[in-house]
Amino acid sequence: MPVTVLLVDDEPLVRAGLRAVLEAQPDIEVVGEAADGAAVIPLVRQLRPDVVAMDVRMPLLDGIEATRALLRTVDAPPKILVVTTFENDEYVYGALRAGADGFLLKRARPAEIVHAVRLVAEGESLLFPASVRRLAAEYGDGDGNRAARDVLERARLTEREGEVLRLMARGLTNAEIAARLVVGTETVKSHVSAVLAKLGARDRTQAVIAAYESGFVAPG
Amino acid sequence: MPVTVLLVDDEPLVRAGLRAVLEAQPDIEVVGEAADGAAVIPLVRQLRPDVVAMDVRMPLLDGIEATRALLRTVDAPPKILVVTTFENDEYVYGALRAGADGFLLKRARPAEIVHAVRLVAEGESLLFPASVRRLAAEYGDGDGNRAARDVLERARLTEREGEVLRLMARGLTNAEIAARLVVGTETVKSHVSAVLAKLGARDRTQAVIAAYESGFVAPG
DNA sequence: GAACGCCTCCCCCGTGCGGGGGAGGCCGGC
DNA sequence: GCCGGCCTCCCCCGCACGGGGGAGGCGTTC
Repeated sequence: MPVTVLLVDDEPLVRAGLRAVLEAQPDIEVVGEAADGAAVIPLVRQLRPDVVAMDVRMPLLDGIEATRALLRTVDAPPKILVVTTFENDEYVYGALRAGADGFLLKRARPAEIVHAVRLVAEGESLLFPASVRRLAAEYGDGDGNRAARDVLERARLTEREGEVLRLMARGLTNAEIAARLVVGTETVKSHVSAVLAKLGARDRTQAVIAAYESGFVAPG
Repeated sequence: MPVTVLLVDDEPLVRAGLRAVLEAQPDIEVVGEAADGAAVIPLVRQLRPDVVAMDVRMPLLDGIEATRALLRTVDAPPKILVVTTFENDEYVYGALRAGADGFLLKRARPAEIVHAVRLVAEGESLLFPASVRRLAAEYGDGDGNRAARDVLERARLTEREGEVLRLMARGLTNAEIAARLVVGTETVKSHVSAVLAKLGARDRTQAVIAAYESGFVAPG
């Protein structure tokens, strides 16, 4: 049985594009479309898609609210793949934290789009922007610091937040980080919360994973 | 001011070797020696070393108990560097969890020994065996699965524990791992605890770090 | 001067996490 | 047969963590 997908985007062109890309796959079926977040819940109840490809910025009800509403009101909710134009759209992080399962750039190549849909359908999650994830590869053998700095900038981490993330990625607790930076634990908590929000991470473990995956910290 | 070190090992030969290696450094000073764990606490009170290089297997009081006792009874305790002959000595994990700051193989090269002492003195921690950390590099471009399997074997992770660690390294919570593996959360907790113990990790974050550092999971 | 971003610290609160125990079922080896 | 390893599940418990707020100081920018 194919993976069923509901497309939610206010631009018909985008819906058509996604439909064309996804329908080209024998194992993926687009079962419906919606032009705004408000229409999503009844459609999901009716069509019971496996995956909802959801734009973030939409009239009436945006992708964040729609995601939250879906997860709150629907039994066995579909997987939610957040679609956006801009990497590091702050709204994306909001949606991920609202419970979305994955992240997809509109400019992604068709193969990536298909891959993303299959992944979230299987229950895997695309925790954070693929763009960030691949930054290390882009600068690959070049300047490592450049890559790290870039990840930091694109994620809009402040210098302090970057320090904190680095220490988190060394396995330190908030109290230990506080001692190391000679500040209060409440301060560290603030920074940690900011890091989690900006990386779309749910907890420090996911943040550390993001740090490794993005090349912000490197093994060895 | 130099880093001061207290050597604790029941074999005079090992103590002599460590002393020779460390004294060769201008910034490291060996301030004392002990032949068993029972002698450590009074010596530490008297000498107040920065670092205690502590054997694990010793008569009277082993390294684990000595570490525990030190941290419990001494104010501003020294950093503790656990020294052992065998990688994956179960005792080592016990010592690390008792609060030791680092891990050192007796067969390590002099430069590595010096490096380890300096690191723990600075407050950094060597979370898990360097041997494990470098396994990925050893098999580097070769068989990735081989490396992962090997890490798994050397850490003596069972198959199930390996599965759990992999899911931890994807950022899943215990409940999510339980759902994925179709078992109870209590079961997952058991596996997680086993993984933490075997990796010498304090929490899941450190375990995930270990997974990345060892090459058990790879970025990208 | 006002506005903004950043760093700092504070409160309350729920809960996921991890420690420390134990225990039963299953299977393979001795 | 018995034993040991592994997987499974259970209890209690304390605490670090993270969410949700707010707030003051400080430097830069406009």
